[in-house]
Amino acid sequence: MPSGPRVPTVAQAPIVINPHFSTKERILSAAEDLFAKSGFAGASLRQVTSAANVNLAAVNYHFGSKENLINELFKRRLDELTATRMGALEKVRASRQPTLESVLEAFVLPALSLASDRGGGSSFVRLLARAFAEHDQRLRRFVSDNYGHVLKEFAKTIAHLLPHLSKDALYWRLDFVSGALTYAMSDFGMIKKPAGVSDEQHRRTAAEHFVRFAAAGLRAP
Amino acid sequence: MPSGPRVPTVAQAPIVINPHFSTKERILSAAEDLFAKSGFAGASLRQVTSAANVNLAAVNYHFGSKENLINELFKRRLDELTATRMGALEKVRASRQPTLESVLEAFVLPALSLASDRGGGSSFVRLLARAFAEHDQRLRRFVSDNYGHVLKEFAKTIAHLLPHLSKDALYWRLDFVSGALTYAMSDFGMIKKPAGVSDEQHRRTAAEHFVRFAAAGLRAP
DNA sequence: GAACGCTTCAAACAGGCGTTCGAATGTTAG
DNA sequence: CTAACATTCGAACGCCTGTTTGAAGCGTTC
Repeated sequence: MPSGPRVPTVAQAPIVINPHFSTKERILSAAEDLFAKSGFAGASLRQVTSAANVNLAAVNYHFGSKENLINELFKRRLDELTATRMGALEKVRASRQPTLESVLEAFVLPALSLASDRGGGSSFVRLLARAFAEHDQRLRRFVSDNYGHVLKEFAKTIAHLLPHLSKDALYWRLDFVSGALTYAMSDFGMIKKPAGVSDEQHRRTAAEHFVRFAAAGLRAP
Repeated sequence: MPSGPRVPTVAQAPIVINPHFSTKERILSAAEDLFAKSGFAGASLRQVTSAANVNLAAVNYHFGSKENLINELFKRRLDELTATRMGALEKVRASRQPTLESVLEAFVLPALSLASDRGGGSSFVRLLARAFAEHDQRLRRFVSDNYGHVLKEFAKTIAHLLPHLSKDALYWRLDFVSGALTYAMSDFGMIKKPAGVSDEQHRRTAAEHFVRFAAAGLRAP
């Protein structure tokens, strides 16, 4: 047998990229999909450019390198996610009665709405899960350098709402919470949604379950 | 600049493989480490065999292919993990008063002891997190086909202990629990352990925090 | 219409990939 | 000692990788 692809993959539905978008956007969309499916090392620029209906050299022309393409890809989505989350957190903080539940909701709802977005956001959520699983230090650094402050703000707010919890315990539990969210979201929109349920409905259900679980876990005696 | 590696990596401490072990075992150990660090597509057989101090062709001689090497790698650890978990679960079931906490402990302690094992188990735990993040269907199928029954047994036991919880809610919450565990463990032993704390102590602390969090989350109103 | 900047394109580059092969070496059994 | 087998080894196979290059296409501005 001749040498196959680097890592075994199964046949997948072809990606359809809107031809009205610019070359840059088409590349970003196709890359998001393919990296989510096969990993950063597993998907090649030839696969990406072919799916985007774009010349191979366009990636290096518009993004400089594969690594930079990956960074831009994260930047595009995380900037939006961060803004939405911070806005929601500010709203909760300004309200008369901030509850643990409302803070958790401010954190999870923007992510879930991204996950059920048909514009490709669902791929990105899986990509995010992958980025956490990968211990690629460059990517982790990029994410924590540029978006770590969001997590810190949420942690601060939660710490105020749980004054009896030790710093140590809070640290552990927040880690569990992010793990639960990341993991659940990475499957979100793929297998979990029952037939006959709208995206909006499904998102609300998921958020409710998550907030309930996470709040109880954080409040554990 | 000449073409670099497929995906950017940073310099890592070289892997030391015990020369007294057999070729097969040296390959498995090196592969576990490298796949955990760089992913299945990101680490090449040349890197693996070089780290294992073994000829390149040895992989195909002993394992047939890269894909089969990956499977054997999972088999080696999961067989052990499954046996320990099932034994612990049986013990809990046979006890007079099975509690939610004791069931969770039976699930998490074997995994944590694997994670803090110096024999390479800590790499494997990260590998497991990666396997879940990757949506590589072949690997997922392999894992769920061969080890899905363990999760089912735990789920059944937990369901009995939470009779008032709806099937739906239980399903969601168990997903959150596995996510929390997977992601917490993938960092376990890497960054979390403070200086001057023994592995055994650290493992107990982690297990306590996790069981408390997960039990409260599962019991949420 | 010529000159300019931006984008696209086909082709090639050097190098890494998984896999295969035949010879060399070790190891065991008769 | 020798035959049979198991393992190791170096070298090569064809393929795929990220990146570069120089020419071609294009719309805008003088």
